[in-house]
Amino acid sequence: MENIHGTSLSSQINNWTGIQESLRRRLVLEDDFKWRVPTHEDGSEENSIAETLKYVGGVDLSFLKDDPSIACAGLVVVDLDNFNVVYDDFSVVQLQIPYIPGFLAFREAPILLELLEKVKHDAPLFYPQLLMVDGNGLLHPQGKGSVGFGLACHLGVIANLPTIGIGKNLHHVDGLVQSEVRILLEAKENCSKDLVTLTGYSGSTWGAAMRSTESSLKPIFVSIGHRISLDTALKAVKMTCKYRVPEPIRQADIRSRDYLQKHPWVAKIVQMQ
DNA sequence: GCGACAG
DNA sequence: ATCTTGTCGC
Repeated sequence: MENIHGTSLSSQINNWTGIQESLRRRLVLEDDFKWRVPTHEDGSEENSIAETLKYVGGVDLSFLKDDPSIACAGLVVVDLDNFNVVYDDFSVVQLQIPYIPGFLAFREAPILLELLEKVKHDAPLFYPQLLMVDGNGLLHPQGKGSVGFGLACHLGVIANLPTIGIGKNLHHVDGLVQSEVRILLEAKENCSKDLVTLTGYSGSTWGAAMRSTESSLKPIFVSIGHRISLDTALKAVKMTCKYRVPEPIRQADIRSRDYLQKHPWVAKIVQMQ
């Protein structure tokens, strides 16, 4: 089966795999930023000269129920001091590439990068210090016995921004199975634990399953995107979880869905072109 | 061959 | 991703 460019899907996937491998060489798996994660004692005494993490971004896409190729991409920036959304922006587009497990980035990263470039230009003071992405980072299939390179890694590298991947479901990789992970988290001997490190059959660490609030039984799946360590990523995620899903991503989800509902004509126009 | 497969 | 109502509880 050939598409309009005369390219078969399988050769397209070959190209994408090559791009993932080449972008992967630029991936940084350690903390690489000048800010630090605030601690609980910070409120009273803020003597430190060091910059602290304040603006955390979140991105998500919502889709039109009638036409799943039409999407609203949303970017929000949350101020950690008060959890207020200090910036949001949306873009309605027709996606040209289908969802193929393992290649989500080629579908969603371009429009998310546009939103990041726009805030950098229009409101640089709100450009996020850290970005949370709905979708995985290292927790992603990418052969050769190494960990993967999901949307959060992809976007982090092309935007040169620290990113964390947040999955609401486990992408089964390296022998990791969602049902077994949940059993570990729910086991009596682990009832006090809210974290399970996702170490696969190969011995690689892909990320962590986290019960992000007291009341949420179902975990979220956290993995490194770019320029951050797993330890730091887990602290940042925990800190932003008022509900199960970290607030920046939750707000991007709610507001992008809301935008589509309140501006149906925008979707119509995009659909016509 | 069969099932699984982020969003 | 999306289709979908109410319901039980803090």
